[in-house]
Amino acid sequence: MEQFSLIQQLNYFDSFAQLLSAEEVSRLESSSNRVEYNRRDFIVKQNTRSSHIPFILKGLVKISREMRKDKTIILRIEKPSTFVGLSSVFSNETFDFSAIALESTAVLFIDSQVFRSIVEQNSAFAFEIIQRLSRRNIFNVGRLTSLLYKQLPGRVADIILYFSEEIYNSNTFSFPLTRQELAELAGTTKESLIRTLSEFKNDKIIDLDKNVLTISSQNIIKTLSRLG
Amino acid sequence: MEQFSLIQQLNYFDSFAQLLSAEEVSRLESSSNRVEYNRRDFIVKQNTRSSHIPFILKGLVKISREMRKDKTIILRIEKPSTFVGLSSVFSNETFDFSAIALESTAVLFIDSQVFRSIVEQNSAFAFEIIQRLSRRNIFNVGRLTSLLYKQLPGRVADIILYFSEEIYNSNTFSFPLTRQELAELAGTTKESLIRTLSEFKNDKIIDLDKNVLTISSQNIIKTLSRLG
DNA sequence: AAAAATCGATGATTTAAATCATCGATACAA
DNA sequence: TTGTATCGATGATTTAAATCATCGATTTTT
Repeated sequence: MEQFSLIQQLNYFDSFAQLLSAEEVSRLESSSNRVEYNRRDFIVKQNTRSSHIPFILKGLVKISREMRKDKTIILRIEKPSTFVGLSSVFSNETFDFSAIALESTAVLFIDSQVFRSIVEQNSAFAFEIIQRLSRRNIFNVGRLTSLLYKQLPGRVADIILYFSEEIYNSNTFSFPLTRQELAELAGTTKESLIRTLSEFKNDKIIDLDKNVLTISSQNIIKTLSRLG
Repeated sequence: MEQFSLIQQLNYFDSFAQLLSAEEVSRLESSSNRVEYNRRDFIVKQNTRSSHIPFILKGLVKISREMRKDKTIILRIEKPSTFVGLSSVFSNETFDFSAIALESTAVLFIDSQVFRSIVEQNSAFAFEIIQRLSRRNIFNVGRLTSLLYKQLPGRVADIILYFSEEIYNSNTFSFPLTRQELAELAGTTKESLIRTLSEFKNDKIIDLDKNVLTISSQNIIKTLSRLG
């Protein structure tokens, strides 16, 4: 495995390394370890102890909750430069979600206690964490309340826009998820998700070939998303 | 209006005042104002600027989102000693919810910039805020995902347990909400909510007279909540 | 004090989406 | 390499809950 110093890794992906002192960096460094994952590997398993907090260095990760046997909700897709499960580390002792690699992914696991102690003594870093927690919370509430009141076409339009605008910044992209997983992201069933995508395709709102989707009418997609 | 010093108010309701220095307390004090509300008064209106952050001193407050004309979701009920809208203050410029008094309520409005600057310089206080944000985030995700996958009886059982265990700590309590509002909390319609409560009553799971509810079978309510 | 709006309640009807069933094509495991 | 499971897709059927309608009782507004 390649060797990177922690500060190199952090600098490469992030701006917050400069919030940390050399002493803090070395404490983080000596309590962290880098792990590589392949598609479908579990990075975090729901209900395990949050003794380490994952920081995504590279790759794409789905965050999901198994509500019961045969009922999973995908909360969001995480990109590099994110701490996964900040809330859990600061309030629970366990992770209330699973994190699963969607592609070749590198993760830095940071000891929770060391992480917390640095947050506790470094208020600039704490402020950065507060902002991340706040944005995440607003995203979660926004997305989940949308799932609650919108009906299917609006929810499917939402996930198309999510990948287009927030994950890939492109009108054409390849879904990193199966239809089953897309359904779990849109809060519906595989069959309903497939049907809705087919309707969008028939109506020439999108073009879809296997996993490659192209938005043909941004306008209509946005309207569907807005009207719910 | 009664006069309290800020530190008196904070000490009375909370433990975190001791995290603040005398200088910080006086800065907070000189940038805050206390306001009293009656039932149904707006404390915060959705989409207004988050220039001040409300801290509940007394009373009960519903936090709701108007998703569109005729579709409102009640996110939670807040009790004294809570900051309302922390996430908004640290990431948005506006509140993405409304806060409405459910009873006679007192609120301390703290200037957001002063509040942020104290968080930025006082890491112990920042840590307290992080923990509050984390707990709130976990609560939000837990509740909203429950609404997403449980069906009606489970969701109604949930709100009964919410009032019983988290708001009133009693098996008997009086709903501070109308049936319409209970529906908005359970993610359903007024009619469906009323029907479900009636069924619970017929099945002797609860006793209900006007707004006064008594849980007759904690067991069944918990089972309904668990199985969804 | 009268009028209008909301509230709680119940019954009838509609509807969106889940479930069930099937099937060929991949992908995965024994 | 052969069996087993998951995947994508489509059609038929069921169902939970929304919508619509009505109504008497309260509340709120004028």
